Amino acid sequence: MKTPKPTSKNSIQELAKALKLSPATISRVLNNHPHVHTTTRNRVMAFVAKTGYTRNVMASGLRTNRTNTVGLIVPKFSMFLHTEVITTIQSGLHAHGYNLIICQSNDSIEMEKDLARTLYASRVDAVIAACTLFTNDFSHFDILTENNIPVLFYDRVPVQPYPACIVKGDDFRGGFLAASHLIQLGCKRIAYISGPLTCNIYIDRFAGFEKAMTQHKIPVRKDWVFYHELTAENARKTMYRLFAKPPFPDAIMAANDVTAIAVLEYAKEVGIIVPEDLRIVGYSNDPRSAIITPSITTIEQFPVNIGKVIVTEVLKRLKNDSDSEVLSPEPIIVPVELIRRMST
Amino acid sequence: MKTPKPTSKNSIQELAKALKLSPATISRVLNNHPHVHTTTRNRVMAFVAKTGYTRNVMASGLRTNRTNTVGLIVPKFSMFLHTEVITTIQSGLHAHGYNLIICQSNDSIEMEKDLARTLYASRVDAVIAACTLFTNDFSHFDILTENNIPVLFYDRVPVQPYPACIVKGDDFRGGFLAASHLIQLGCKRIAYISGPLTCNIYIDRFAGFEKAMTQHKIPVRKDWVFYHELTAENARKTMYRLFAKPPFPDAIMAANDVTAIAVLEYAKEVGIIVPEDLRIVGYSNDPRSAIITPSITTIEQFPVNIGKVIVTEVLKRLKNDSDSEVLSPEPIIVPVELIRRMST
DNA sequence: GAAATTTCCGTAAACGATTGCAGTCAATGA
DNA sequence: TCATTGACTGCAATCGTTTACGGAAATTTC
Repeated sequence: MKTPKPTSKNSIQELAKALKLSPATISRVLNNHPHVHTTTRNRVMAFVAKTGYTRNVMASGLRTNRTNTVGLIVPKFSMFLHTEVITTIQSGLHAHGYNLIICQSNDSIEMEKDLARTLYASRVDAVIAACTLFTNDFSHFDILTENNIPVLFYDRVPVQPYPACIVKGDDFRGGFLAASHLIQLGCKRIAYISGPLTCNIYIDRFAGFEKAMTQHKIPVRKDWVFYHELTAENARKTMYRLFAKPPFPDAIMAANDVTAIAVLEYAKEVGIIVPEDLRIVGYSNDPRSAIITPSITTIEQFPVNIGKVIVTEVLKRLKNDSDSEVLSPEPIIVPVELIRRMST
Repeated sequence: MKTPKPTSKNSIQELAKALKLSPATISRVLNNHPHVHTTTRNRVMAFVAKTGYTRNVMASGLRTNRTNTVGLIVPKFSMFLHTEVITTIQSGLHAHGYNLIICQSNDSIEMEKDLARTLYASRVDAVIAACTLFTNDFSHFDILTENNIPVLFYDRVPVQPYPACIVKGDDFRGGFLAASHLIQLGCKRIAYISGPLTCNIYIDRFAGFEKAMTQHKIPVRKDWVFYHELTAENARKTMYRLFAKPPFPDAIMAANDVTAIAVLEYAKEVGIIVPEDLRIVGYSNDPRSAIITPSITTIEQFPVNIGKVIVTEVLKRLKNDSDSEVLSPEPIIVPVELIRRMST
């Protein structure tokens, strides 16, 4: 082990020595404190600009207990919703001087626990998280909330009450819109492919679907509802089972565009005509859903809006030290819209 | 301004007091130093596990001058290549105990400069960057290299020599493969849509294209080569000009799948049959290129491989304090492959 | 049995920025 | 002329962890 290198060439004390001032004054200039003479302020500013001095975030963070850094945990970057949300959050926070540490849990609970600890160790000022498909116990976030680090969940959020801000798309309405759309087109035999019901988004989307069905007095066939991870392979297996023997469904509603795309490709392969024989609705407005032929009707979640809401909420919580101010414990619901395309 | 809260409940001194030991001993246990009695070690470990103590990264970073954090700058998360590379890097580094701060420059040089400074302020242990389309001056990374923070570039990299590790796909070969493929199919009138030539990847891809053309003694028509940002709108404009009056090209090579997709959609709209009337080749193997009808022939860059190479290179540079070891200054080239699809 | 090791642990000084407190100096008022 | 005020600046402690150094105890060696 080596000793840390001698006083770095660009510390506040170096500047102080060169300018024949005390470190305290330099610090005050850097932090825009009042009661610094304009002359010295300018002198310092000029010198800082010349030497390219940059504040050591660790030292100041240690002292002030703030890092100007926000942690973000998502299941997978590559999911379209998240790439959009992340982009929005990152630029939004950057505009306010905050950095973003982005981590991916890869849908593993162990990894998610690990990341929560690591982010706490880094003493980030806040944490934003979209959870694993299977996270139903959220106690690994306790270490953050207990230490007054605000936590915000979005998309995949706790179902039970949890002391954190929650932002989500209107999944219930999304499910409802999609199902209503199919029903209005005359579909009577609608199959539903859902993700695992451990996850709030799939619960809500399915509930919306059911609502629309019962509203129109169409029974939901148990054997036409599937719950599994929404991968392309699983979707193909489901399609195989669905079309093994009649009666065949006249529409398929998928809780996910990846699934909807796989469904469509399977249909094209086996000669089922979309939308004449089978109508398909997806969820998320993945860019691929617009490009495939026929293009797929889907639910737009407006990830940019979700990101914006998160930014304003997280900034609120970062600004006020006084936790006195009332921060709505109610989930914030971001509206969704149906985008009609050729698959219906 | 408030004073920082009194000694945090979970500091090394708290543990020391509770266990009637000195902070030094606790620290030694935590860092696996030798010369700690097994009994005390176990006692400490047990207590740490029980209380859930987590090392304050800022304090230890301040002392040791290491943060176990790597910074990453990309132009846009949403670009397929980058989402894949980032994913690989993040999980690779996490396995070795490193965090990743991911930033996006949004193809703005100002933002990129800003980010380089911020990452230096955070005293990250290394920086990985894919530059802006327009970055040709790389001096804003000097603050990092001058302070012995290793810098690695990938994809969009400096053309001039720069004291940093460089990892890139084999763009020259990619361009060459794509062009050769078209030529072998009998195409004689090949148009080329390139990104701006400020960027190494477009220079190299075009050079590969030219090489193949001259090798087969096919002249490159100046008015059939276009340089502009590779957006869908620009591609449509170019297509409009290309097909305004004969002679028409019999193939289009796009330096980018976004462009290839836009080209294909335009062709479908105006009734040009692909591949009979016009063959199309793209670059990157964007997931959309496989899904569109007809699917588009493209160049696979193996982003996962690029990510893996970056991880091993960055780890090399993080491990050895002695900069004596020879680290190849030569760019590392990751092979590419042509994927043939229906558009040719 | 004394000396020389070795093993273990505590002391204290860093790392660099921040900030309450106190001191200096000039300007002002009585 | 002296006290008072206020603007400006410096002193020094602090944040939590690491680590060189030295001391004490236990062990080995001759």
